Amino acid sequence: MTPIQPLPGFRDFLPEDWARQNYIFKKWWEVARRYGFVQWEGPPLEPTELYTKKSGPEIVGQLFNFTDKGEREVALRPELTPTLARVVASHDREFKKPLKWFSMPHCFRYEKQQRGRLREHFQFNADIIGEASLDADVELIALCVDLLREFGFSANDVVVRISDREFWIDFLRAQNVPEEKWQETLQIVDKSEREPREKTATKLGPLAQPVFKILDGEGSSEKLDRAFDALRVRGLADFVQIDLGIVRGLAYYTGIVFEAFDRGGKLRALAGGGRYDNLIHQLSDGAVSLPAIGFAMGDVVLAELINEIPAAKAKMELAVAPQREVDIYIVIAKEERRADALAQIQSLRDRGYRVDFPLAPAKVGKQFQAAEQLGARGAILFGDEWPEVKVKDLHTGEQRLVPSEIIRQTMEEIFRRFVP
RNA sequence: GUGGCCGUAGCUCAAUGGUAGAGCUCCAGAUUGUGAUUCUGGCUGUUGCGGGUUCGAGUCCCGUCGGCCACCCCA
Repeated sequence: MTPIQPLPGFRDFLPEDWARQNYIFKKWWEVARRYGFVQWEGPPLEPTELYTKKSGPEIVGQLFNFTDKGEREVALRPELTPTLARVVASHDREFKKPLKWFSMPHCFRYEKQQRGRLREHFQFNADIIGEASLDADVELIALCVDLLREFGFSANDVVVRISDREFWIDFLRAQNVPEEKWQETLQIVDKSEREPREKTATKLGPLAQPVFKILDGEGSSEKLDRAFDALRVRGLADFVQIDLGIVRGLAYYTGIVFEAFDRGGKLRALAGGGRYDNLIHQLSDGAVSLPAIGFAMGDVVLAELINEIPAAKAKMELAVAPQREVDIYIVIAKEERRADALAQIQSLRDRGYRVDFPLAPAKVGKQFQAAEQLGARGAILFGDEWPEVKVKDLHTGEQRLVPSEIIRQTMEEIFRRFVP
């Protein structure tokens, strides 16, 4: 019989894996809070219509969707933005603007998996709603850069490339491109970086030469220059670069768009986002109109890059190690002392120590081995010495006999000595 | 969704078509109650699954499932 495996593209997180995942969550949370963002959450399952309304029926092919027992067409969320637009539209009056909200949703898509792209992933999502000024764009891009810095990436490791949809719309208009061809043309531009020029030129036809001029750096955008200056003022210029070749695939972007990449260019985008001033209006059937800008950073590519950049990896491992350690291991040398040991275990745990002990009788040697393996700083041995116990400092190997009443004070001494 | 490559123990990998192995991990021991190293012993496989060719298949062929890569798409 073949054992049941996880579904393709879905992950099991063993304790070590989840400790690393927690590290990512914690960094996301800390940096977002540093920027004054507040956390929110929405349902992982939504009406399929929420997504088709925005992107058309073609999107269903990429959705993890099904019909529920109430005959509702539903889909696991592929992204958070439509949910955000819905939530914001229906609670429009309850909050002062601008909103600075972030979330760490579990997202899903029904696509063949590859490196850096599974059927399930977590992503960090941050949005500023109700502020149309460029300062909001800059604030959000700065947040993106600082997230990357917080993970231990330098300007030599990552870059955030910034572009502007508005620039391209102006261009298309000036070239008399009919509006129904805009999206198609933008997608060709988006892809141009990953295919030969000749192929792109064929697709673009008469537009090829003017587009190539822009991609080769001859286009200029006063808006992007201002954004870049504002990021330079913040000291983040090394991490960002204006690049009109970025347009992003999604149709709903209306202004600044940006994507973060590894400098080596080996991986998929680490993060991406942009301004979507019309989406809330559109999804709320015109009930609410709010300018907005947001971006998302996925955990899968991020984790791959962390593993490739030694400084980032070392930082993660250092943070992850304590997640599996305990402070004190209780050695029960004589089973008749188990009840006394448990009373002390409870007392130490109440005090906030991480304490573990053998659930079943075991040889003393095994117990010390377990203490070592769990990274305990101290061990307390309960045995024939009762009502005294042996307190051992597992770093120095030094041990002494102390009355059971003063175990806590003794542990505090040991910990004071080793926690600077 | 299309195409190419791959699939052997928990992990990393061996095995000219001729009896499926090693290292690591894990478990148990090495005289009474102390962490490392070492030593000894032990467990684990319908070779992803199902067919076919053959005296004989881990090996060759077909299918299927899973993984990797490219395409498609990109939230």
